[in-house]
Amino acid sequence: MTNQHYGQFCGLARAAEIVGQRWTLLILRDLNVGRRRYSDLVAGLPGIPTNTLASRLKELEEAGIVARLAPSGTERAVVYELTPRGAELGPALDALGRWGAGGMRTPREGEIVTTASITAALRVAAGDGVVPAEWDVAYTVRVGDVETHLIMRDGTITAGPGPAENPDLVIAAGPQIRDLLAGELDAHTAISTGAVQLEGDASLFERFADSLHVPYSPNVPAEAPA
Amino acid sequence: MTNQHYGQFCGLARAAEIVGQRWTLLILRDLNVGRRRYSDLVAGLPGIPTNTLASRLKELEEAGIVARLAPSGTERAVVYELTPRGAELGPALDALGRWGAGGMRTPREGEIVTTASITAALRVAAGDGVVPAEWDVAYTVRVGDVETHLIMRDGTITAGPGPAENPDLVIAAGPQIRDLLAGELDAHTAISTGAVQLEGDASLFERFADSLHVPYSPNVPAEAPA
DNA sequence: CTGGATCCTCAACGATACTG
DNA sequence: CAGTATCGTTGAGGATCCAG
Repeated sequence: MTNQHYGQFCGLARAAEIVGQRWTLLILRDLNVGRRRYSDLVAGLPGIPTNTLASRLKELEEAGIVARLAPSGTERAVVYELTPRGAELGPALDALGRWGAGGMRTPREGEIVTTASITAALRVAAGDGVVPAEWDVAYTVRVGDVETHLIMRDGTITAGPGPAENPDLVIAAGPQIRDLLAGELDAHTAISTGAVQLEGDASLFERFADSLHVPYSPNVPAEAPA
Repeated sequence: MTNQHYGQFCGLARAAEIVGQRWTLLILRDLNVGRRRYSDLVAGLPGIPTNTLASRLKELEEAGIVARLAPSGTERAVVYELTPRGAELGPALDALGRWGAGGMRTPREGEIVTTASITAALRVAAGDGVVPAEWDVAYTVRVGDVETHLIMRDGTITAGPGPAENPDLVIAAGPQIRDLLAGELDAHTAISTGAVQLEGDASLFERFADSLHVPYSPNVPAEAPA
């Protein structure tokens, strides 16, 4: 209940008192994608102890970052969502996610992807999300059994959970999609090697690959050389 | 030694495994200001247990984020600095610090400021740091007994630890400087109420106040309504 | 079935003392 | 100066149970 304090009158210290708690950053990532029920969060955060999730939600609510919406009307479940103040964390989450992705090459043993993680990755990869205004394309992006959508419309890119309604192109891939975003795997090779499978207008794949980018960072250390 | 893992192939999760550790964000903030000795870090992080600092530095070194420079030549002390990969965290630290500062009004009981916290705050407040190219001003900014400098030159703003060499203006203030940066306290009032004291060319104060900005966020919750 | 609360165990953190 | 050693305390992890 009593949060840890660093005793410094410093924005980063105040932020660290909140997001420095274990699991909190991932909870916020999931909520940043959209409102979620308690059980959705449990499902999207494999391994989180239920008491930890309950504590975090309570702390975040007290901090004014998360709102707890009691069941009402057609909704018959408790729903959590970010407050405006919580939504302001978006740029910081993106910056951290971009940095972390830079050092991320292949999955470690047992690592999974979730809807929120793919959605967040696509948003980060979209950068400022500016594309030619005349583009109007809907993609469904499938990684493992997770489906997300990415829309290029009105000059911007938006990404969200779940498939697109009428996708022009469905892109299915494994973790190798990371190499594509890093620019280490070009669109043609990705298709010819089977790293990605396409359903729909395959000519739209190139602008997908060109518009999304999260480079690898140089000098990434060996992982746990034991 | 064995870091906590979240089991997700996700940039934010990877970042959280590192910066989600207690004290790590503040250690990185201090190192982001410049290379530091072990004892500098201890001094800049009041309350950090020495074994925790040692553990964090070792973990960060193994992660390729911090470099440990053994004594050599004129240097007769161990020095820590960010690697290039560690320096890439800068934007994320800034984004987090800006968010945290938005919810920060007055210091809590016992909260202090440090050289690194003020330096980081000035950098965040400078934003993209673009000012008219013809400006060439050096400020010393003193908060409590902490001295930092801020230079506007060649169209950009830079901030660092320690006083300016030949300051055009020395600005001394308490935590109320926060209100100034938030735009809640205008330059004239700040001077007339004694919230800030100036030594030097006071006419340069206005461009300081105009160029630096970290707004308060709306809907900041009451602090611990108990 | 959702949304938690409780209990217990253990690893991580925190404070202090001490050393190469 | 730059840490390690020791030991007490806290919080996370995991399983289970309970209320609406």
